[in-house]
Amino acid sequence: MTTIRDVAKLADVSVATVSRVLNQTGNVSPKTLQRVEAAISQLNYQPNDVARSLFKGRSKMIALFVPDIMNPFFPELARAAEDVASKHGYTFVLCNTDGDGEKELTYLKALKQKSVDGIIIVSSTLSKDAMAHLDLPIIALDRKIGTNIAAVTVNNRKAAQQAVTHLQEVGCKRIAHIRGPQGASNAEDRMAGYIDIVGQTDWFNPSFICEGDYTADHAYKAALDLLQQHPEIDGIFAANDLMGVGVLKAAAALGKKVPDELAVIGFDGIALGEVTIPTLSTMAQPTYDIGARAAEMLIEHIDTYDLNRFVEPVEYEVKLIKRQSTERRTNDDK
Amino acid sequence: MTTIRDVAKLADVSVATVSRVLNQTGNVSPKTLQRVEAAISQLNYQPNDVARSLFKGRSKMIALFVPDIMNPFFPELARAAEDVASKHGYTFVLCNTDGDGEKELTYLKALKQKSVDGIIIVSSTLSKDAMAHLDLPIIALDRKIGTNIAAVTVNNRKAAQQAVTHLQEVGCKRIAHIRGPQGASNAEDRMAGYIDIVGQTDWFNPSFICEGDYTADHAYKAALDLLQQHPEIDGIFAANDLMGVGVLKAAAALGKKVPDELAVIGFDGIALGEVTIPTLSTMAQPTYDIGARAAEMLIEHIDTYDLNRFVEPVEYEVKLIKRQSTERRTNDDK
DNA sequence: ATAGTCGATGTAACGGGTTACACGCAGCTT
DNA sequence: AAGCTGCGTGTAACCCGTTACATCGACTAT
Repeated sequence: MTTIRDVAKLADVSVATVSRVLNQTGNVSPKTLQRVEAAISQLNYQPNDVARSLFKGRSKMIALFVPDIMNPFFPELARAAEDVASKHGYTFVLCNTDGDGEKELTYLKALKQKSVDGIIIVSSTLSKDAMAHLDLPIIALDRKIGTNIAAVTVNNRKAAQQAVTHLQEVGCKRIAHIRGPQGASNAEDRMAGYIDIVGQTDWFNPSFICEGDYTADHAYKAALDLLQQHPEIDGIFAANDLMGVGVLKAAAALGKKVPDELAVIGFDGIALGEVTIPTLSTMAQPTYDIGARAAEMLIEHIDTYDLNRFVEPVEYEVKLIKRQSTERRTNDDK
Repeated sequence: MTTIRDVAKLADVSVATVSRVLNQTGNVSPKTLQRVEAAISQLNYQPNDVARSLFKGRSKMIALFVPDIMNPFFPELARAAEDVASKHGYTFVLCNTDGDGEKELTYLKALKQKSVDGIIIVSSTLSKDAMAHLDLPIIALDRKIGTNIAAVTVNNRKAAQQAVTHLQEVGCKRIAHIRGPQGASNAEDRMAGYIDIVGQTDWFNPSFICEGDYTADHAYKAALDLLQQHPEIDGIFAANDLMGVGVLKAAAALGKKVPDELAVIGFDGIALGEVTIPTLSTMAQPTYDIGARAAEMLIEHIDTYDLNRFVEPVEYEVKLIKRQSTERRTNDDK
C-alpha cells in the first residue's frame, strides 16, 4: 500500500502539503500542486479511509435497520437509501433486525465501534432510552419511535380511513381489519383510521379486528378463522399488502369470490399486488421517495454535525390504487 | 469516548495488559484480569474498531454487490449473506450496481479504501483484469466471472434442460426461450440447456430465442412480439421467474390461455411465482443456501488469509417445482 | 550457586492521515 | 528601516489499539 509519505517523498514536499492537496484545504502554490498531483497519479495513490476515520471520528458510513429485507416493502426503501448514500460518498450498511430489540442493540453497538455516522431505522421495539444513550444521528422510518426522534412516515390514519371508505363505496357492509403488530406505530395508526370510520356503526364488533404481524402466512390463517367465524364479512382492510395477499389466498381456499363476495384492500403498494389474481387494491406509499428522503435528512443532519438540532419530521401522502380486488360489483346488497 | 488508556489508568496497569485482556492473548494473572474487567465495565468501555482496523489493515466488513436489490431474487441472497456475516462478527455492506461496470469499479475503490475484507459479487460486467489488480478475496455468486474466481452457482445448463424437457412432457410442441442478458454466464448456460434439448428438432428456429434482461417489463414486450409472430408457440421457458411473470401477463393480454394454449416455466423459485394466477412453474434454486454458502466461503477465505489459495467452486442442484402454468392438459395435441 | 526458563507486565513504536503551530520570506505600511 | 500581514510550507503531536521487545522476579535444572 502506498501512503501519503511515499507521495510526499516523491513530490519532495511534506505530508502536510500532500494532505492539503488531497483535501483542498489551506494554500498550495500552483507549482507544488502540480508536483503533488503528478506524484499521486504516478503512484496511483489512494488515501486510507480508515486512518482518516480514526482521526476524524467519522466513517462516511450510514446504516439502515429493517426488520427483514425479504419482506418486499423494504428492498425499495433500501435501494433508495443506498442510492442517496452513495451519491453523497457514504457507504451503506444493511442490518436485518427481525424486529428483535436485542439484535438491534447488538448492531448498534457494533456500528458505533465502527464510528458509523448515522442510522435509519424501521423499528417498533427500540426503547427511547436506548436511543437517548446513543449519541448518533437517527431517523425513524415507516414507524415512529418516541416523539423526539425525527421520522419519515405517511399519513397512516388518514390513509386507513380512505381505504375503509373505499370499501364502503364499493358496497361493503361488514368490514374487518387485519392489523399490524402491537406496538408498531403505523399499525396502531392504521387501526385507528379503521375505527374512525366503522367504530360507531351498529354492526361493529371488536372481534372484526384481527392480530397480524405483516406476514402473508399469518394473515392467511387469520383470514381463514375470521371468515369462517363471521361469514357476513364482505370487506377486509389488511394493514399491508403482504397480508392482503394472504387474505386473497384464504378467500380462494374458502371459495369466496373476490371481489364479489369479499372485497380486499391492502397498504404499501408493492409490485406484488399487480400480479396476483385478482390484482390487489392498495393504499400506495411513495416508497422510494420516503427512503430517499430519510437518507437525505440523515446525511444533512450528519453534515451539519449538530446533534441536538431538532429535525423536522416528514409525512407523505398515500394514494389509493383501485384494482380488481375492490372492483365495484354490478349489483350488490345482501 | 473512553479509550484503552482510561481503562489502563483506572485499573492501574499498562495499555498492553488491557489489550491482552480484550483479546485474550498472552498471559494475565487472575487478579489483574479481574481489575481490568472491573475497570472496563465501570467505564462501559468499548474498543474503537477503527483504530483496530487501521493497525490490522482489516475491517471486519464484507460487501455484497447485486445488480438491484429490488429484483426479488436478491433480497433472499442478501439476507443469507448478512445472517452469516453478522454471525461471524462482520458488518455487511450492500451495493446496487445496476449491472454497470463503472459503478462496480467506483464501489470497489471506495471499499478498498475502507479496508473491506472481501466481496461477494453478482456481476457479468466486471472484467477479469479489474479483479486481478484487486487483491481482495472475492466470491462470484449466481454468475461466473472468468475461471479463476471462485463461484457459487447452480447447474444452470442441466436445470434448463430439465425445464424444457418438462415442457415437452406436458405436451408442448413448439418451445421458445426468453433468455437473460448477453454476457451473464447463467443466461448463456440456461440458453445452452434449452438448445441442448430442442436445437436438433425439425421445428427449431433461432428466432425462438428472444433477448431478455431479467426484468418482467422487457419480457412482457418480448413475449407479445414472439407470440404474435409465432402463434404456433405453445411453451415458453423464461430464464428467470420475473420474466416468467412477464410472459404470463403477455399471455393474458393476448387472451392466450395458460397452460392450455401456452405452458410457461421460469427459473429461480422466488415467492412471487406462488401468488400469480396461474401460479408459475419454476426451476427453484436453494437461494438462501447459496447466499449463505458464498458468505461462509468468503469468510473462511478471509480468515485463512491466504490470498492465493484456490477456492473450490460450488454448484448447487435446482429443483423442478410444478405449478399451474405447466399443468398437464387432459387432451392435447394440435 | 549460576544459568536458563517462563510467567507477568510495561514501554514505545507503529499503522496512515490530519492539523495546530511555527517559521521563513515577500510585500506593504508608515 | 521597523513592523505587520499573509502566503507557502514543514514538524510533530494526535487519533486509539496492537504488539515487538525489554524487564523483572520466581522457579527449575545442573
